[in-house]
Amino acid sequence: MKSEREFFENYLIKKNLRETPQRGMILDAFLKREEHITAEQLYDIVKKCDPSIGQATVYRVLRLIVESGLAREVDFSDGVMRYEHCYNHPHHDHLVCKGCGKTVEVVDSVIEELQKRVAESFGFELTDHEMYLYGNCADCRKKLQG
Amino acid sequence: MKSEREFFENYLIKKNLRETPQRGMILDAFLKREEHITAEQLYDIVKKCDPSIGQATVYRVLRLIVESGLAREVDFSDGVMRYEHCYNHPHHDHLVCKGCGKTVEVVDSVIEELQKRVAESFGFELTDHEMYLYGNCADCRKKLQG
DNA sequence: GCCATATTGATAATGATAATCATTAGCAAC
DNA sequence: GTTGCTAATGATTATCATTATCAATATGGC
Repeated sequence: MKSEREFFENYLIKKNLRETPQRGMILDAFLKREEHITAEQLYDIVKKCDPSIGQATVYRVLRLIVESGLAREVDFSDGVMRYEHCYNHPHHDHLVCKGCGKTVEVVDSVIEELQKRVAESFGFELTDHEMYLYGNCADCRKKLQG
Repeated sequence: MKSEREFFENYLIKKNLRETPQRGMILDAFLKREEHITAEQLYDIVKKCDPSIGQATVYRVLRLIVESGLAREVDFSDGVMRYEHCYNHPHHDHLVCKGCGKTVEVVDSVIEELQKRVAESFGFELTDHEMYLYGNCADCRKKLQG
């Protein structure tokens, strides 16, 4: 927790940006939350501490957090961007239940390796990827049958 | 080409929908195009044949084409939905060059199998997936170095 | 404390797509 | 071929997440 804050402060200094109470507050709220969060959800949380905060600021700070490397954007194709932790939180992909929206973080090193090889076989240097697995979780399947 | 039209007409009949010149025209324009296309691009093409066509109709027919199974949506995360052929065009994923935007269709049956297994290991039944590999193509890398 | 400059909050703008609604067109039964 | 029912169209407006604008304010080095 401490180190994330320092990390962010270092980023601000490096970019000649200023430390402000809003930035601190938004960062804290983001760090406290372990799961994905949307800009709106974060706005709602932060408003409770400081009702005068503007949602544009939340969007702006969220972008800073991403640029600093503390967060990453996740897009489940439902029209809203979500943000998840990046710091000490290694890369992973997502398994999403189409029924209840539950998500599970997954990694498969073999898949990762194959992705790199596939890209290379077409002369590409892989820099990044997105993988979303959509399906129905055990609970939802049970409900549908029962 | 013939069979795609029949396929679409069958879909319309099955759903009690009507065959209209606009639907025919938009479908034709979509089928003629081999690569991905956006709603806006399709609108521009179709407008040349019939300037009175509305862009809402393009969006509507595009949705019908997807529902019929002739097209599938592709989202390269740039804020615009693209549509690609589905008919006699088996599932594949995409390799996208971050430099020039060039895309390559890729499939790797081992990855596909592993995706299914990963999902199952969390109790999910995989119905669908999205995978986008982002990188730099050989040409773009050469340009950057030269 | 002062000043240059970054930041804020409110609000309007944007851009893709969806909804609305009056008008028009397809088609089955007569 | 007319009628009548219903679906489809085009124009327009709405929506919704995210950005840009801009005047007012706060920050941090001097």
